[in-house]
Amino acid sequence: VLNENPAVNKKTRDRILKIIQEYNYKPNEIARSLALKHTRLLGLIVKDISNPLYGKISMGVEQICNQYGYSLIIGNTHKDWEREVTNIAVLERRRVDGLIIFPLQKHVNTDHIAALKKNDFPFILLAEIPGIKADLVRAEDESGAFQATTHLIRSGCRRVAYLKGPSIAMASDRRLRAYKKALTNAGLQYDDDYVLDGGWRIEDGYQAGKALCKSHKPLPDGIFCYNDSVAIGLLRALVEGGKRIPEDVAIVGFDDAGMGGYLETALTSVRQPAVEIGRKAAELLLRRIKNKNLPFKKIFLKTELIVRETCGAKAKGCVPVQKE
Amino acid sequence: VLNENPAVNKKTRDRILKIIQEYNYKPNEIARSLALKHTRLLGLIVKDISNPLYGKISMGVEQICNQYGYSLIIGNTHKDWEREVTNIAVLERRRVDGLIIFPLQKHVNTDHIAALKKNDFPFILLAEIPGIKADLVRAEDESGAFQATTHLIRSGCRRVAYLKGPSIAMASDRRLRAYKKALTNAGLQYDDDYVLDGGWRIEDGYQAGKALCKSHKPLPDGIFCYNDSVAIGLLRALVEGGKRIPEDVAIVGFDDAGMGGYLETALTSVRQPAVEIGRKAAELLLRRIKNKNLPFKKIFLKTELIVRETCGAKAKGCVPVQKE
DNA sequence: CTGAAAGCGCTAACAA
DNA sequence: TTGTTAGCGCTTTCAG
Repeated sequence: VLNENPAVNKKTRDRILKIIQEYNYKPNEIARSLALKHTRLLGLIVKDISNPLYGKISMGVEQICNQYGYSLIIGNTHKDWEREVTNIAVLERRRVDGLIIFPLQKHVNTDHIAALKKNDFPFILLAEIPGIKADLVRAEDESGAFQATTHLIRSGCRRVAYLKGPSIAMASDRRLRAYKKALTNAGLQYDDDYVLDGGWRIEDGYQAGKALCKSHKPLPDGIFCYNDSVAIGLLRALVEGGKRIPEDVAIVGFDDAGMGGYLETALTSVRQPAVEIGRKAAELLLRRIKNKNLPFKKIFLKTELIVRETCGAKAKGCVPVQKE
Repeated sequence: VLNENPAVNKKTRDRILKIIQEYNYKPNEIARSLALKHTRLLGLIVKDISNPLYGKISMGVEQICNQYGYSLIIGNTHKDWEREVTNIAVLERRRVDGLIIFPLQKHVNTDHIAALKKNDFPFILLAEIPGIKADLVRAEDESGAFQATTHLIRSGCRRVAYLKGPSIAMASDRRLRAYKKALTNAGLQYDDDYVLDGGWRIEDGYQAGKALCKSHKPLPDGIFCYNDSVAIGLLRALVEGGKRIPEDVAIVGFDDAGMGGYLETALTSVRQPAVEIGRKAAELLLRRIKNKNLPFKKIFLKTELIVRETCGAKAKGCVPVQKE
């Protein structure tokens, strides 16, 4: 009756429905899951849900979950390997039907996720792991990074720097390569000293800015940042150091998931289609759950340069470069 | 063996452990839950996890969950009543052991949560619901709001406004009352026109700021805001309108969960102990799960005024008011 | 079309 | 100390 079997006639149907009402019956999904051998539960493993990028990704996943009657359980790893391992183990024992994982990527033991693969457990990666072939969805950040630094150059910057992300993030390496390429492309000299140590948190960017202000090296006149958080921290430190943004130094961030657009000097940034990443990942996972033998699929989503004020382009009438 | 029963001797124990290894056995939590009649799952219902305040609260809940071997499943309601109802229903059917709910509060049917109570289902509220007695933990925002507006007045503001939150939020009403009280206390005239329509999102604050710039009424010289998001949107709109912060208008926000401290003009704000709220709520819920007959408990956590730059106090050497 | 019975993987109570 | 069995609430299969 509950499962809308068409082979029950209206009379009994109504009768049962009334009894259900009367006794305030709530079907037990646990027992159902046990019998059915699936839970309609998905797991999402991210570093930190309070990062707006992951927040938006999770919204996308949630949308698809709602649509297909799945529930979502989120695990934060806080960039900690142990937690990644235990989080995955816990979700596996709880018999989630599949996992979406934003993994730690470099200098790290990845046996736990290799095991997932060996056991044919359905999962989607949100970032590549060296040596592991699996479904993947991520933003095509190379072109975004290229666009961003080229845009900085076109806006008149001659000493453009890159503020690095965390060392375990392959995305930071990719963006660094794209940054170099854009420099070369524009006939500018690459200079190691202009690759700045950063991180992923606002505080990391702030520290980088402080260091910059103290340095004797000529200040960069343009900085492309690993993400918006470090960009915002950097901006604040530079302002504290008496620099004017964008006149003294232009800044562009990455992600455009937070509130950068509402800063006093609105942040120019490369937008990642975060919600869409979440949606695509969830859809791909659902497909993988249905059919474990599908060939692996890699989905790359386009990024978009959102020109605002920190790059100084508006003032100078510069048009953003369209594509690599 | 798995459950660490002390009554099995080391030999068999080791033997079993080896077999477990060999077969790569993973205990099925679903079956376990069915037999045990509990799931060690908690549910958290919030409006929008990408709001940093809820992000931090969820981190607190997560901490306690980890500590006690629980998992957490989060449901976003997006301020939508239907979603609140269905989210709660879904989690109930999945047999979570308990729920932490940040509910819609006013002008809204609350039968679903009254039913929870009637069925003795363990849950904790993160905001009062009129007519429902239940466990509760929230920040003591009256005193925070009082402190904030008093601080504005002490910093020299004479036309201080309140930028309202969403109409369904009782917290906004409380803060409005505290604001009025602070005005009266300081011998200032309360003026309806200085209670501004806002909301909870950055965009709401931005709109309010735009409206303010167009108004013929004398601009307030100080604005106490429902939360940091609206404060940031407001600040941006005011800056766009050519106002100087804090010289023309001073601003103080509420929550201090996001990156307000890193704005070019760092945001003065009333800090809510968000992580602690999450922790306390989870602990209280666990206690409630263990014993359904405990008397209801209401926990109020202290707020703290974090003085930075948007209130203009630092410049004027003003010391924040300590307590109500 | 409806009712009865077996089984999903575990725990708890009991017997050996 | 160990092995056996009933039962958690559902789905599925198979008779009526």
